[in-house]
Amino acid sequence: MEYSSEKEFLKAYNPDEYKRLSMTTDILLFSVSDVAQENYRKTSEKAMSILLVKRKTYPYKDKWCVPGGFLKLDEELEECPKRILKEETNLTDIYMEQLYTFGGVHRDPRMRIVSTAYMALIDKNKLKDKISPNSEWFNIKYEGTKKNVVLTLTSSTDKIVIKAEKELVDRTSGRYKYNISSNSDMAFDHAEVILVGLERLRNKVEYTDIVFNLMPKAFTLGELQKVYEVILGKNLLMPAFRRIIAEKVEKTAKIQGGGRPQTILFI
Amino acid sequence: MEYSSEKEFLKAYNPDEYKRLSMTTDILLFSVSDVAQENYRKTSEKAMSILLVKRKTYPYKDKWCVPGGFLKLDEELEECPKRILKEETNLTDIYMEQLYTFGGVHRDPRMRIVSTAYMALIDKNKLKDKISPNSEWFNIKYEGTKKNVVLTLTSSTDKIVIKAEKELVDRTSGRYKYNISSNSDMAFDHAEVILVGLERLRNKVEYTDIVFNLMPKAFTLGELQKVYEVILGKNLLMPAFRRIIAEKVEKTAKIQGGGRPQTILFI
DNA sequence: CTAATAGTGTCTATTAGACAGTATGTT
DNA sequence: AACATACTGTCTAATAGACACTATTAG
Repeated sequence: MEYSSEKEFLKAYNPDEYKRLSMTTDILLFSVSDVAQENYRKTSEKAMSILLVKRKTYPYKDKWCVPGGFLKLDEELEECPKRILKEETNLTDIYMEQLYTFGGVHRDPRMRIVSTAYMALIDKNKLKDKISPNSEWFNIKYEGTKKNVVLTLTSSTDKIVIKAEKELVDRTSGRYKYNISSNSDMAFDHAEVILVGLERLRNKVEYTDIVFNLMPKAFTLGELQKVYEVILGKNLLMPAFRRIIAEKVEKTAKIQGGGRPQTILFI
Repeated sequence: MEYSSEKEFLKAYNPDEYKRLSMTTDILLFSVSDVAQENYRKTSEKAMSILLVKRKTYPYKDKWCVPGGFLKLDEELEECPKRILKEETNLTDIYMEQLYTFGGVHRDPRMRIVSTAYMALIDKNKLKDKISPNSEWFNIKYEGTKKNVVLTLTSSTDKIVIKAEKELVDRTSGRYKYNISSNSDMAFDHAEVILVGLERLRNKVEYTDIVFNLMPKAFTLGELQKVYEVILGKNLLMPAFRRIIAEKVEKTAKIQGGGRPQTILFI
């Protein structure tokens, strides 16, 4: 059939001719936690943490998943994760970036659902209001070799262990795919989503300043370094770290007890 | 309603309860072209090029767009761009990576369509068979300042000029958004898609070896450098370039006319 | 005072930038 | 030979890594 104008065409267009699917967005909400420390004088150890939600309904009832929800038809794609974050944390103005779109045919047993994952970073201290009752923060322990990854997520009530094989997808770009070989209690393909998110976070930390989104308004250099170290999974030398970071923060005269007092910094 | 098992739940599940949408994938197929050169002795100048398709139907009839198509319900997300690439180039085994998912509410006038864009790199010499009749290669001229971008796409028959403002989305990560201020003849939001793709390409060139995907089996160091230069939009010093690239290629004894002969390299 | 922690100065190794020089072809 | 192009050696500047040293508190 021929149309004389775009207007004509659109008038006659029937969207129902095509089979359609549902979309969701999932959000990796990362933060840092202080890990219990025997020595009160030392800068407390840090750990990355992620917010997970316990599913109350089928599918994957009683399993843990990343917060997410269905995209509304009249909603911009980026508005969807923002809306969910608002519901979950009662905060707006959170650092957020699109991570990756997962579109496996059977990733959801109900029907075909494609999901765009977003990654968000937050300073936990901003959470005045309680987070939703069936969600919990899990501390992340990432142990990666060239070929394998073991991810251990620990909350106050539960513990999830995920094992995956890293498969090199492309030599020139060094891109990896994660094949989950063992997974206790994560719903959907969210174990993979988390692994992809952590990889992105590690990479971005090296060439951007996104770490500051995880920090409170005031913090010490030692704390900042600890956060870098826990994300990168290696120790950094203090002088080198200071050289690089010095120009990005503002030193203040304030000090804090311990051994020698630390300088407090502002972003 | 309560279900006693996941199996029970899925049996009773009706996907039609939710409003659904369509998904497409769009592919930025990049390659390099030799630019006409007055001096036959010099290594020929290079230009990035991109494959565009002229739309034969509404919407955006007679405008240019990036190749793409609807995702089938039983098709893995990554299979969709692969299928389209196969149709378009008759090649498999092309370098391809997911770029970004665009989900503006009104990006398609027909209905709500979310599209995941992929970026593919190809050596044009591999294209033995003719590409589809309504598609053409456009040479890319990218002129970017801190705040503005002018993109000029030129084929043998047409010329497209796109102007955009760069808007800083986030200070810590340095992420930008492109607001198209002027656009001749690009359909949908594909002007933005191309800008995002070029940005990704520029970034990835700096820390990966994806450029090799644009090169033929054998090429000279001068050619390789020219490709880097045209992607990065700046000239590189030969000694520094050689130092970095030397270990990634294999030198051969073969030479080629001109002034002093160039060494031919293999990947 | 000593022990414990935080922070700095400086030497060295590595990498990046610049440029003058050398090599090998065409005409 | 003269010229045009391709390639290399080497000096210098900038950056990253290592480690010994200094500073400031608690007890």
